[in-house]
Amino acid sequence: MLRTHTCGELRMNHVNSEITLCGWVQRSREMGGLTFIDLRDRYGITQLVFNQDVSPALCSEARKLGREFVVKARGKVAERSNKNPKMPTGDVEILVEELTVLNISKTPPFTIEDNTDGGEELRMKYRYLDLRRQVNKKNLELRHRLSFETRNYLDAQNFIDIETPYLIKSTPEGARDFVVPSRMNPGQFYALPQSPQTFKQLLMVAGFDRYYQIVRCFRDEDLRADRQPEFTQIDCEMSFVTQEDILNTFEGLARHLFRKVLNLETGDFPRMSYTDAMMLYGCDKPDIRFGMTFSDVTLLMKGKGFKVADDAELIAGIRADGCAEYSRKQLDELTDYVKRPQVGATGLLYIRYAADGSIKSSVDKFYTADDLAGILKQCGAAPGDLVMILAGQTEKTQKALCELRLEMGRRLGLMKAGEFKPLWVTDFPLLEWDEETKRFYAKHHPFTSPKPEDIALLDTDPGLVRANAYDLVINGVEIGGGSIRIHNKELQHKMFQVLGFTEEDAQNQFGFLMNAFEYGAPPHGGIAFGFDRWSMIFGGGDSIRDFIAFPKNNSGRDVMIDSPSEIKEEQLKELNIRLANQLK
RNA sequence: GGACUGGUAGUUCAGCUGGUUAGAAUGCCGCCCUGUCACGGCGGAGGUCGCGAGUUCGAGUCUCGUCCAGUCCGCCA
Repeated sequence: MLRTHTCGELRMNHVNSEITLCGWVQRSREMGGLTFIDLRDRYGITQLVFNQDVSPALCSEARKLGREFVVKARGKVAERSNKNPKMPTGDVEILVEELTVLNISKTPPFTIEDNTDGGEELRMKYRYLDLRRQVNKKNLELRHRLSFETRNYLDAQNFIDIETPYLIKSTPEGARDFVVPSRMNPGQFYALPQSPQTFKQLLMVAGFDRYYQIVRCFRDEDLRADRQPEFTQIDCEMSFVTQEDILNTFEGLARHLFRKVLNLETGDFPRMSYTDAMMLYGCDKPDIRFGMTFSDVTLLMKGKGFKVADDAELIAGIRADGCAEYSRKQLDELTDYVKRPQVGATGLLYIRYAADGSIKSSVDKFYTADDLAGILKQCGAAPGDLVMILAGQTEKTQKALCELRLEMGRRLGLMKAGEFKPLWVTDFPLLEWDEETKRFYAKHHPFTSPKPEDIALLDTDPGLVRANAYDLVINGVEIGGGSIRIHNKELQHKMFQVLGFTEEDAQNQFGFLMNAFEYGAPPHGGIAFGFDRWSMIFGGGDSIRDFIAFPKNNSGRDVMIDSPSEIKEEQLKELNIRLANQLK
């Protein structure tokens, strides 16, 4: 090693030791005859001192160092006369006796500091410089801890890590596939896996009754702050289990991670049915760090001659405690908020229940004092509270009220950083009706088993069938989800039938799985967690990009290596591909 | 596919109802400074106002188009 210590470890007990450090020049401060240099590596920062009186030659060498020069310094650890309590190494400094420049550096385009002056785009272009910043290093270290502890826990539970292929087969269900041309099979393509779903089920058939993998998945869909085209899952599957076994095993994983990585003890995770989540929070991934649940006031508001209410399928409200004194301006802001196209409400009704007991609403024209009192009671309002109500089509109203609730949560500071409220959401519907194509789609995936008591409904009312499917939600973020799978060939056939697959389609796309199921498939089920999201939640971030070493931007581009990019004509030819714009 | 926000010095931003030589901070360079640690002081360099049209006597500023970035909706079994 070129060094004897790191820049983060020297303390008072090292005073007088001869040491050698290597690192990057964070910053230098020149005081005339004295030069201070902050030397940084992965572990911290240590101050080097050069004294004009002691060694003029060394001092003038030190003055030539620029930011981010890579330097080796040999010298003696000394107690500082002026200590810096803000730094872990702030009690000591290095009296440098020998200085070697290991490499020079151009001035970086932004400052390598926690509060950098660099914008997102620039930092992504120079990601290797961005990653020198403490905040990013911390995030990647956290990610490493999570991955390490996940493996620890699962290994202790007898899970084994088995790799599955990346070059697989494209299927039309679900997300859009990334596709890879096959040179050896002209005109044919592999697809990159959206998840190892079918392979892990085949591993169950093979008898590996506890499998896991921390694995890359690929989906060619539009991106978000919490979505990347390639992302990492903790993918797990178990045989001979009930839903209860899976929830317990992976609640155990979550608790283990909370304990080992964040040093937090979390009690039993609450559970909520999908139906309740929709009724109380208007979405399937509620943030339960705060209440403000929905109250259904449909029956109380209909039939009083107020057209908006009379035409509505659902009228529901939320109660903001102590907000009765919200100004007209604040209420207008909230109205504008819910009317944004992304939220989609047509308007916002409110009832102020003033501290003195008086009631004032935006719909006084249509409702008597008794009517309003009834609504307030339904919402559990006390004097001083504000009730906000949305009306309309059920799904739209739920979604908009859900957004409004979250907005109020933000405004009132109810989503506290550092507080974690995990939740299991269970009993998801098996199928989802699509208006456009006039058919059912699997809400989770086509191998999800229906609840046994609902199987009869597959023939009569498929939309009502509930699945043995579950999601883990933390603070309103969907961290993972899974299901008990179908292991019975007939039921799987039935499922494909309901999904509108012909026998041929099913055979063509999933024949390998159906065939496997004919050779003694064990009952099995599993779950997959979004590892990037989990890192983000634990790290208190709001973008998974900050927890991925080399992420892609909003349009799926890597601005550092500038990909995707065009390929040479010869490459295309070799792959038997002609571009559409060459056909013109 | 759609909505919104932004693009001005290396960087982060300001720049009003269109009007003289486009500013600040920071970074960079030079000089001074022996206990700094966001050191300090003095001086200096640094601009295709994303790009292209248009309106106008005159455009960083207004209009249209376009590109890029970000947030969101659709999408993401």
